[in-house]
Amino acid sequence: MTDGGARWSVGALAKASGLTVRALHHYDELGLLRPSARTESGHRRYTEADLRRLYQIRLLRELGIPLDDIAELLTDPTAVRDVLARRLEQIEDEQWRLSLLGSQVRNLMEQVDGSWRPDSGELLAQIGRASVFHDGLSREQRTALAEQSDRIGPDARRWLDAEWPLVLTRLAEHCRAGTPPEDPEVQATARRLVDVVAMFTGGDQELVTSVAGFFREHGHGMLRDARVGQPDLGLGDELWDYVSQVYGNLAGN
Amino acid sequence: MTDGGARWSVGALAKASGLTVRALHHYDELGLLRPSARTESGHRRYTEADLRRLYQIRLLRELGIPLDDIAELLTDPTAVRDVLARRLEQIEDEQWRLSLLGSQVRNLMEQVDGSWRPDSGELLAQIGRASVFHDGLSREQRTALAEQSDRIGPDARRWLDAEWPLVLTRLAEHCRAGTPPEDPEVQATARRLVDVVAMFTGGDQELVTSVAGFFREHGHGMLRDARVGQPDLGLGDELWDYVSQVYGNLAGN
DNA sequence: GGTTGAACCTCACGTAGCGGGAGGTCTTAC
DNA sequence: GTAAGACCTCCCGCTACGTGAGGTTCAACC
Repeated sequence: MTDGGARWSVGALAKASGLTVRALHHYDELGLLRPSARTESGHRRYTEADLRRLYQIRLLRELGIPLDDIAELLTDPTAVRDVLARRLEQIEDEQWRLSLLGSQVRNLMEQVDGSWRPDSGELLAQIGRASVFHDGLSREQRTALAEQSDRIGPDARRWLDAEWPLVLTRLAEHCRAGTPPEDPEVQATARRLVDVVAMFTGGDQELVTSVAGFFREHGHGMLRDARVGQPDLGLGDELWDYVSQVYGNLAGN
Repeated sequence: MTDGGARWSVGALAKASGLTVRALHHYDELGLLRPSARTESGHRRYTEADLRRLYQIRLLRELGIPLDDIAELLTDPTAVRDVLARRLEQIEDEQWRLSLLGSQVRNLMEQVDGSWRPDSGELLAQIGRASVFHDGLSREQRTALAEQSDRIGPDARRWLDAEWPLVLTRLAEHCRAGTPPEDPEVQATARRLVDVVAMFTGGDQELVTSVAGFFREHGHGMLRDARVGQPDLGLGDELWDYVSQVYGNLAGN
């Protein structure tokens, strides 16, 4: 008995554990679960200790813990708590992400169902363009946006998605053309922008700041002027300053 | 203007969309978003129509829809609803899975915190061995098991995880040894099994049937006798029949 | 018109956890 | 003795890109 009682074949172990033979091969390659012995011809022979270890692995795998972490955890059992705690945090993150995703998908379905003009392609493009902003936001801010989106309902969403690029494009054009900020047309457009922002953020001032900041940094080329050979005006600092001035003028009235 | 106004570079498009240049290369390879033109030297040039398409892609990607489906969906816009509906279903599945996972992890942490004997390694092995059964169950049944597990609390869980293999092993030994089903020792062991099953399933008869069925089909080698060179007794049909007889005797008393 | 730094190009490998198949050997039961 | 199963070792495939490596090309500045 120099093999330490290594008497289980891969197939048997696979059946006992509910895993596949291929998975056991994989664990062997990784060094996560090496059979305690091999027959002369190379067949794997596992012991009961191996089986025990496999049950541990299997459990942790089911909980979604990566194999690397499992390996680590099995050599240092005091780490179990930490790994589990980390995993729990991850799970909660995922849950949050999914619930947000769910409401987004539901909203989108609603939009698609209710609209024939603009067609669904245009609709997707509009919403997609808007969704670029979400990139820079925190969990809470995203949640806030989603709630606001729920609050205003599908019709307002549709209006909003179509309205903001128009408004911003018009302002960008005025900026490029050098129209002075106190021009009445510009002022009227700015008021439209105020409406858009209010509708979008629900009046949350922090949110306004965040979105605006993101716009300023990443909005380059978001509208129509990042084309090759054109100066990159887009929504960069120039437009930003321009809008700031227009706003100053609005407030002054 | 034979290029149809193809004037955006990859970099500009990347910035406008919030994606990376590499992602755009990837979409190009896949044929999901081909630049409408190339310069003589091979640089990609995109049109505004391309940008529009990119916004659509980006949105759908954010919702977790695979690129293949997006490609399909963009050639046939009537499929949008279906794809979204499928995705929503998926999301709900995931949510269910995650909430189950969360409670499992929480339970496990509780166990680990509260137990020093048996050590956490042994604990994991025990729970892992038990978790093999979950494989054959439906969503509802898993939920039911999880609820029952919550209900009985950590101490009972610990007892249960240690108890069932002992009981079943003992019954398997008697089965192999040919002890008659009406033997008092066997009967006593069977009563322990009844307790275990009741505690595990909470008395849900359908659940009992399901778990038992799974046991019968996949329990081979689950205990100690699938070793190479030994007859595969384990929890196969013989043990099954034996236990049935024992139960019959129990009921008869 | 030359130079330089940014942007661009095309490979091509890496990721996590196996699935699945090819092509060959071993074992075991009849 | 032989045939079926179980086993072996490669090795490619999957998702959606990230991350270089090694080499053009572009746009601007002197």
